[in-house]
Amino acid sequence: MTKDNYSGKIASFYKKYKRMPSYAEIMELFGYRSKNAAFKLVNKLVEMGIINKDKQGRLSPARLFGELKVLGYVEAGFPTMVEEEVLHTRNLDDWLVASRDNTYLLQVRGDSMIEAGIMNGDTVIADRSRAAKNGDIVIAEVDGGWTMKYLKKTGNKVELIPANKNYKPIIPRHDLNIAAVVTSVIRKY
Amino acid sequence: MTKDNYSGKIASFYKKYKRMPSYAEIMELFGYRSKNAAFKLVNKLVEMGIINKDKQGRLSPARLFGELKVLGYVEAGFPTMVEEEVLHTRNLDDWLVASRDNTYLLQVRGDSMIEAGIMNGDTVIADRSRAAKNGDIVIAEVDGGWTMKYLKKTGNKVELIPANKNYKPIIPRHDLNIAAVVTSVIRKY
DNA sequence: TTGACGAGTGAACGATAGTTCACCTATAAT
DNA sequence: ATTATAGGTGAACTATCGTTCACTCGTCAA
Repeated sequence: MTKDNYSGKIASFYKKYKRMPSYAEIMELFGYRSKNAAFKLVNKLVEMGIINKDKQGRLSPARLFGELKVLGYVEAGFPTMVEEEVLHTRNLDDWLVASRDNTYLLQVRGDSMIEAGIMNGDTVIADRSRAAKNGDIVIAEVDGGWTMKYLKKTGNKVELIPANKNYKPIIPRHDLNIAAVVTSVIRKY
Repeated sequence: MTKDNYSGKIASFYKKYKRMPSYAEIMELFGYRSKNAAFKLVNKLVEMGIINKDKQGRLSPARLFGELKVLGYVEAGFPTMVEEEVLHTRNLDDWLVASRDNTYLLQVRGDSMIEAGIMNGDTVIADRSRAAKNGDIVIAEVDGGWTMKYLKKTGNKVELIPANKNYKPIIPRHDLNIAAVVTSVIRKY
């Protein structure tokens, strides 16, 4: 069995149960009949830097489980099997989500932001707790309807600017309620 | 202290250590002097559906910790404080990553895919294990250089098509090595 | 052939886990 | 004034945790 299979089974467990298995559970996972076999396996994975063990022996995933390998630019291509060329790793959640309780996913309908690279069907990550600055893309309620646009602040004037020349800027007549700031855009194929 | 503060401290612990705190640790976290106080708090959070407890009492995060609330379309706007309107929740990792070991992040340079909504500076998620189909966006090595383009297969002919009318399709002269299929695009502001 | 070594078995250990019980307040309702 | 009730204390219990030790069995190199 390869190294990937070893950590793979544990990674699957962690993904499923959102916690590390106990030694007894690792035993079952690999078909061992001795807890010690699991113990030795874990120590090996700790040495490899895949798993962390605190002073009291509690386990936690180190790298790898929630982290993706970040390569350079597209032009640089893919690394060889030697993984020396991996720049670093990154956890999607930590990277994209600042304040979990105030973060929402919204699906985009329409093409009013197409020139900003936001297309129909894309998903945006919106943070409700962030203050909207000039130039931010915001989710706003304006005169009764909800929309996503660039926010333009000039002095005490506020406008909502689409990123599509077929649409006109919106100048709020009555109310403007900025509910959230778009922090990321995700497109899944 | 509000409900959010309660689960918030535990969520922070989980984010930091990638495991749930023990009752002794929860005790310290909240300044209790009795494990039982922590025990009762946890039971309340279990009732609220924030934490899961298995048959042997081990804790794991239920909702909330790794999951984001998914709302409807942008036009539907933000839910009121009543959270009935949340469609469902979604874990970014589970959603975007199929096979972790074969998944890489790459940064995009250039504008050759701009009409596909992929801009300079975007990050793409690329899956190395996925078979490239006609119409997929792929990371490929062609005649010595790396590039990201649409893959067009017609019969036994293969072309790489940019999404920018200023660029010409690439017809591989010698080698074409398709290293990975782009499964997602992420733009972070 | 021998010896070193890695990998698994099986039993034991103390420490810590989650849990329970009895008790003690405050605060709010009757 | 009296009674519930929610939230905290403190001490106990047992099961399980991570760990250690002694042993066995192949495999590969010397």
